[in-house]
Amino acid sequence: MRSRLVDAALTLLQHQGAAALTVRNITTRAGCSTTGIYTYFGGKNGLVDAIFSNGFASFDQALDPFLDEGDLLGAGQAYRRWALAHPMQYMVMFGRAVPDFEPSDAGLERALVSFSKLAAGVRRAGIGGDADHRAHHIFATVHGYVMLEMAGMAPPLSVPIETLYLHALASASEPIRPPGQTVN
Amino acid sequence: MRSRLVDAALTLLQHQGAAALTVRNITTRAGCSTTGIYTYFGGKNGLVDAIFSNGFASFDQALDPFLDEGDLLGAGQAYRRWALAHPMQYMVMFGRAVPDFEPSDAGLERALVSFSKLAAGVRRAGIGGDADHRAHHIFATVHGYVMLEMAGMAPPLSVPIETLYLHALASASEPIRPPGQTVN
DNA sequence: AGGCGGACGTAACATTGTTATGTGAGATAA
DNA sequence: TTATCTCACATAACAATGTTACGTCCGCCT
Repeated sequence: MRSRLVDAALTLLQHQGAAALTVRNITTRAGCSTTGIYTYFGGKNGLVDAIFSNGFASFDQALDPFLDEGDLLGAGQAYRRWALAHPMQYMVMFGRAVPDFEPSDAGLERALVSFSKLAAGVRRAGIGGDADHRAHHIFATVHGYVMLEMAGMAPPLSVPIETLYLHALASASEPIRPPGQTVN
Repeated sequence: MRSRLVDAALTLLQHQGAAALTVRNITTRAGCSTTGIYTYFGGKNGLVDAIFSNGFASFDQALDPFLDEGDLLGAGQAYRRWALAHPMQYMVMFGRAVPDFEPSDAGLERALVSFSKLAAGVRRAGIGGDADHRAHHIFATVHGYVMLEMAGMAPPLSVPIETLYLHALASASEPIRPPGQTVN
């Protein structure tokens, strides 16, 4: 039953958006009454929190193969691919798409796990410099690009966004070279 | 009266967050009945849309002095400063902080004006390469950094975020140098 | 003076998340 | 076997939300 509720919420989220994610919609689709959400998740927040943690798990599953080998470019592409394939879930995780939802402490810890995996991947890539700083930079860049693309804020460009994304990714994950500091 | 409603909504947003932005709260604070929002803005969406456009105007006002001189570093710092000074408004503009709010076509056009000003600044900076691509890259980077910082997702760092932000900003706005492609 | 249109308030409406209350089935102990 | 207890579940209600129908009154134009 617990999984039926999560599944119903996920399909509802993916097909009809966050606005359709109401307690009544979810429960009727799952085949139970509104109280089901409260007995199993303690409320709507709990269910969304499950989706939140779930998202990071699926996320890691997509990125781990690349990060385990220190392949930052591959990981970055997998990041974008996952986000574009699960836009609603991505917005729940990073964009506060569900009104009044705040991730629990457990959910936030789960998110930190994903970040530390990225930092470990950066360390494994042997790029030099502070791995945490680099991970932060890569994350910010990638997140910024994906967010803008998902928001439809891509300006008129003569080149597919994917190309720009790859350039930015390459710049952000290039090894340090002491004197010359150039980009692009 | 129109401005009284906007002011009430803005102070409410800044002091109590987006959750307190209810029609009844706004109107009682502005000293009128709930219908006031409908006669002047056609609904809550209209009011939030006014805040949205308002935000981009204030935003431009902060960045224009720098962009007019092609000072990308100054503009980037002004960007972050404005965002940290108006976090709630920034989230309304870029983060879908208000439930069920979608910017109108006019609002989106207003946002595009801000972006084209950025592109013009990049062109004025004489950095080389495609100005639109560069503007997109700078915007994505800056937005990613600010978003992460506002979400409290800054990992434990040995250096103040501001320093990292400046490095990223410098990398993103450096002029092209043909052969060697390095970063940091 | 006579309308007349628009700003405004009151009260209601549908929909949201949440909770109080009841019910019934399955397990447990005497 | 029977009494009791616990837990999952439904029904119905609750407060709060955005929105709208309706009535009223003030100011302007002919």
